[in-house]
This record gives sequence, C-alpha cells and structure tokens, in this order.
Amino acid sequence: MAVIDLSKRNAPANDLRQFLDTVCDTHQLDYAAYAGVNPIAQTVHGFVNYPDEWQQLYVDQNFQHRDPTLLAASRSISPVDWKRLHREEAFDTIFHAAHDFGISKQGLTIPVRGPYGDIGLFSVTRDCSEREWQLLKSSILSDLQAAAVHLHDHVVQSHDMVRRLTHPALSQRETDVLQWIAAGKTQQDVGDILTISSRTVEVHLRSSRTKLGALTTAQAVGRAISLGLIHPG
Amino acid sequence: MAVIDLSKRNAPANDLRQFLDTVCDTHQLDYAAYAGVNPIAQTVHGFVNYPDEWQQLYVDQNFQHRDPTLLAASRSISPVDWKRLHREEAFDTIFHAAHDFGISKQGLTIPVRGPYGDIGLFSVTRDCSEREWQLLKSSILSDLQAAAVHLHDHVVQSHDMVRRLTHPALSQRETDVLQWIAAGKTQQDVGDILTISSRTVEVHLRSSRTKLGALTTAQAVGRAISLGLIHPG
DNA sequence: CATTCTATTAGGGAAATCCCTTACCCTGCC
DNA sequence: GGCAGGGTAAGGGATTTCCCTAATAGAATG
Repeated sequence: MAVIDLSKRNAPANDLRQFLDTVCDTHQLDYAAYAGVNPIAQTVHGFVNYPDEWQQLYVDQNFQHRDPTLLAASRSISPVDWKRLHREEAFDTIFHAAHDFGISKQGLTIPVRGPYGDIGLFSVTRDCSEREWQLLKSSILSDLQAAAVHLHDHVVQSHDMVRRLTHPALSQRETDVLQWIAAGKTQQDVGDILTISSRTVEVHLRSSRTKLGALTTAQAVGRAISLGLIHPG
Repeated sequence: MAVIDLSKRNAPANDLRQFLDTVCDTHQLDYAAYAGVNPIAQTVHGFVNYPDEWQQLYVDQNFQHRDPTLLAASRSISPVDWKRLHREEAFDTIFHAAHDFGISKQGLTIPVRGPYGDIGLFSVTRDCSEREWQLLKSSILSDLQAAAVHLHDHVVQSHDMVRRLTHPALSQRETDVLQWIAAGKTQQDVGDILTISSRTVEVHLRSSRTKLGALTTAQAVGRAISLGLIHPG
C-alpha cells in the first residue's frame, strides 16, 4: 500500500493543505491530517500539516498500515476519539514516537465514505488537559465533520476528473446500457427500457467492453464502477 | 424493495423519532426524515415526522424507488440541496403531491455511509423564501451533518440491518469465483483455474447472486466491489 | 443423537450472451 | 465534395450462462 502525498502532486491540493491550516487556526487545534483510502488501488492519498520530519518517519515506518486511529475510524461511522485506543499496543508505539515531534496523544479521526468504497479519514490533534479537550471537542465536532466531508468530496472529485481525462469516456448510450446492466437487467430488458433491439444493446455493451479493456460484461461493470463511470445497481 | 417503518417496530426507534422532532424544533425546520438503505437485502428502513397521510401515500406509491432526493444523495458524498433536482420530472411528480400535505420543495438530504455498504439518508425540509433558506442552511448544515452521522450510527448499531451486513456475506469459494469472474474469466476458465467443473462454478455464482440480492452476475460483481468483498479485475 | 443448514461438487437442457456482419447518420478533416 | 471515424441500430448463428435437480460432507441446533 503506497502513500501518495497529494500536496506534492496537484496544485489544488495545496489549497486543501491551506484548508487544514485554516481549520487548525480557527478551532484551536495543533495539527490536522487527511488520508483518502482507495480500496481498489490499495493506495492512501494524503496530506497533513504535521512537521515534515514526523511525516517522513511515519511513511518510512509504514505506520499507515497499523495506525490504530486509521484502522478504528475506517471501521466506524461516527468520529473516533483516540482516547478509546490508548490501551492498544500499536497506538503506544506510534504516539510515543510522535511525542518527540510535539504531537499529542489527544485527538480524533472522522471517517467519510463515498459511493465507490472510497474512504476519507480526517484527523485532528490538540495538546491540552483532558477537560479542555472534551469541551473543545463538543464545541467544534460538527464543524470538523462538515470539514471532513468537504475535504473528501474535493479530493474524490479532483481524482475523478483525472481519471476521466486519462480514460476514454463511454458514450451516453454506452453508459445508459451499462448502468442498466449493472442494475441487474438483461439485454432484452434494457432494449425494452430504451426501446431499441436487444442486439443493439449488445453492440453498445461490446464497445463498452472494448473501451474499458474488459473481456466480459461483468468485468466491464466492475471496471466502470471503480472508475466512477456508473453507479453500483 | 420493502419499506420498514422502524418507529412501529422497535422501542428505541421512538427515541430517534423524538430526535427528529428536536432537530426540527431547534433548527427552525418543518420536517425531518431518516432512511437507511440495506444494499444487500434491498430494504429501506426509515422513520419520519411527516404527516401520517403523506407517509402512507409515499409508501403506497413506492416513491422511495424514484425519489430523486434519495437517488442523488445516495450517489453523493456531500449534502444535496433539493434545488439541484427541481428540473427533474420525478421530483415534480412527488413534490407536487407533497405540497398537498404542506411539505415544501425546499430541503436537503445528507448521505452517511457505514463500512458495510450501508447508507443513511437524512432529509430536512423548510418552507420559506429562498434567501432565508440559504441563510438557514449555511448556519445549521454542520449540525445537520453531525445529526445525520449520529442517526445512522444509532440505527445501524441497534437494528438487525447490520447483522446481515457484518456477517461475511460470501463463502471463500464464492469470493474466489466472483473475483475471477470480475477479472474477466469465463465460468470454464474459473473451473480450470480452481480445478472444479464449470457447473460448480456456476452454482457458486448463483449463491453469490442470491446472497448479494443480485439478479445477474454483472450486478453481483458491481455490488461485491462496492461492498469491498472483491477488487475490480 | 437426530436433524437441519450450509458449503461444495456436478449434469441436462433452456435461456441469454457474444461475435461477425451490415446499414445509416453524423461530425470533422483533407 | 469526398472520405474516414465514431455512434447508433439490427440479424444469424455459435458460445456461454443460467435454472432445475441432486449428491456428499461437515457444522450447528435441538
């Protein structure tokens, strides 16, 4: 699982990096981090405003594989306060190292999911007393959840744009047909729905397969979904 | 796709119904509604504080199948303002009917996703001028997003929706077969690869389809990918 | 200990898909 | 104008998938 630092790749990502700074400034936070997990490509796309040295160590040590904050949040619907994870061994390992860079064990991670199995994880941290932390948390949690959704939506949309540019798009008819096929309709069904012959439906499917480099329709459906060209039916 | 009214089944759901009322009272909203979609069982679990008559009509007319607010939100990461949907034909059909029950065309729907393909859709509506609506929206959107996450988390945790989803949906053999099918292999290919008969492959595919609630293999592949059970080939 | 349920295996025949080919209408390019 | 390329539409026939049925082994239930 590779880690791709978005802030070193895309110009708009620098805006998002700035967005992290703004969130920290306006909500009295020390640091913020976004990690977008693409379950298909098995990659983590992220950007943070942690110190560069810590970021470097984190990636070098492959912490993203066993970071309990990411693991717990990727299995949760609601935000995960790191306090819940203090007992875990891996947490100690990572945050003992983080302490040397001035990063607190106090923080939370908010998961956001998109329609294609994509997950965004937005983490913030703040060094203060526990009572202060609880007060701060309750007053800014809504804003942070909204920020997490905003971040993930932006990252996914800009990546979709990249994918749409690099991949030959399907024609309207091809998309229509493939969408209905993904919804469980037969070629005959689709023909009836679109009032064309089932043989024509098959031609659109064939050109879709060709364009997507798929050998079968099932593969084409999977690929089209993973590319965001159609929605799971 | 059946609609299950949670408020008539589980005691805790009445608390959630009250939660809707509280959200409406504290945020100057007319009505609120929650719908939880179970993608495998193809069911919608919901509760609302709309007038009973409208709720009845909505279910009788199977509006949940073509309600553009639900469809758009289930494909989005960010909240969907209904304003975006005003052009759509189905929107007019439904909200012309809704108007008779005092329900405005002004509202928004917030999607929340869990780790097992479960989707929660939280909708609120408010009859007022567009400028008022925009102001109201920007001031309460964060709270509503937080409320949506809260609702969906509670529903998933307290209802059997999650039990069907969290249990490993597919057997090892079924996953193997579906993964190869998604990679573009034919049933015969998969049989050769796994050294079983192509007829056996077909049986595994059939039970996969049944478990995923899919009518065709292509749909099953799409669903399995969106649920993270297999990877696109 | 009997029973039920699920996973795995497989054959015969009906149904659907897929490949090859033809046709027409556009849009863009020389 | 002429012509190439892509989108849309459709038929005939080979291939593949899908449904029904059924057996066995092991796990879970009572």
